Amino acid sequence: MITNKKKSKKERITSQKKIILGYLKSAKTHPSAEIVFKEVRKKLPRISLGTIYRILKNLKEKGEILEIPSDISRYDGNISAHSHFFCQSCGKIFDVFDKAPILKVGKLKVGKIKSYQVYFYGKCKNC
Amino acid sequence: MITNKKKSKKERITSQKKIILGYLKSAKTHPSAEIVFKEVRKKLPRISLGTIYRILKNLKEKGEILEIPSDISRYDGNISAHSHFFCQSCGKIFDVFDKAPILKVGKLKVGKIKSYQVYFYGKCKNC
DNA sequence: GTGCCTGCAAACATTTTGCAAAAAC
DNA sequence: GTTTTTGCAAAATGTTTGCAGGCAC
Repeated sequence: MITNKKKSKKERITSQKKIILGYLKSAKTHPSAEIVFKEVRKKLPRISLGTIYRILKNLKEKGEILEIPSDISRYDGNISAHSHFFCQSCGKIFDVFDKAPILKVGKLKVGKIKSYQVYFYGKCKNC
Repeated sequence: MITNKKKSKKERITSQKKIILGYLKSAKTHPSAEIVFKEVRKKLPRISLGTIYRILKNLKEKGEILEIPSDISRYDGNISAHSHFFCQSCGKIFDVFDKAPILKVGKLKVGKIKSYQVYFYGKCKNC
């Protein structure tokens, strides 16, 4: 007899997770994994880049942070409704709260929408 | 005296460029560089992956194709106004012509918008 | 013929993974 | 004590690049 005993593995709260999430929530920039590594290492000097990647992936899957895909992924601890502006001159990413289209999240012909993202591209004020 | 003699290098039309662009214009999927390589190699057996990447970058910069960033970049030969739906179950990308928000492209507080993209995430009809 | 473009292979950057030791519970 | 997580290093992946020969013009 095969019992479908699901070994529900319990997730643990570690200082690494707390500090990475805390850093992302406070960061106003949209740091890459490498930047998160450099910053978090100030508090946890022995942390490794592999751990950074593992925790970022974990937080993303739980929906606590956002991944902004690009040639180098960047991360956003602000999960409230807003969009992003990429400056094509300096490469910086800015938050956009105005003009963020609030779309009715629902059904499309192709499937059911769970979330969406809007990205703007252009030239920022400083460039 | 420094003369700003700009050596305007003239771009050449090669069979590689024509065939890659032709393939992307006809493709209904959103192929990765690897897929483009496999498909284009049917017509040009000696083409290399490096050339694929170089030409994709070139076409993107000229605005003839679109790059859809992700862990693996994918390319779209259709540059008319539409958005994309990512199925989080099967990984497929679908074109979305309905519900694509037509935003007034103009100025934001942070800078001037040149273009924008909308990405939907969810579960497709088949999954 | 000149100069841009390609094929090839090596280099590069980012991200993932296997494993033993450490930490959380 | 058990099980998850970490640090470390090595591997895997996707993409870029240098160079000599080839091709477009």
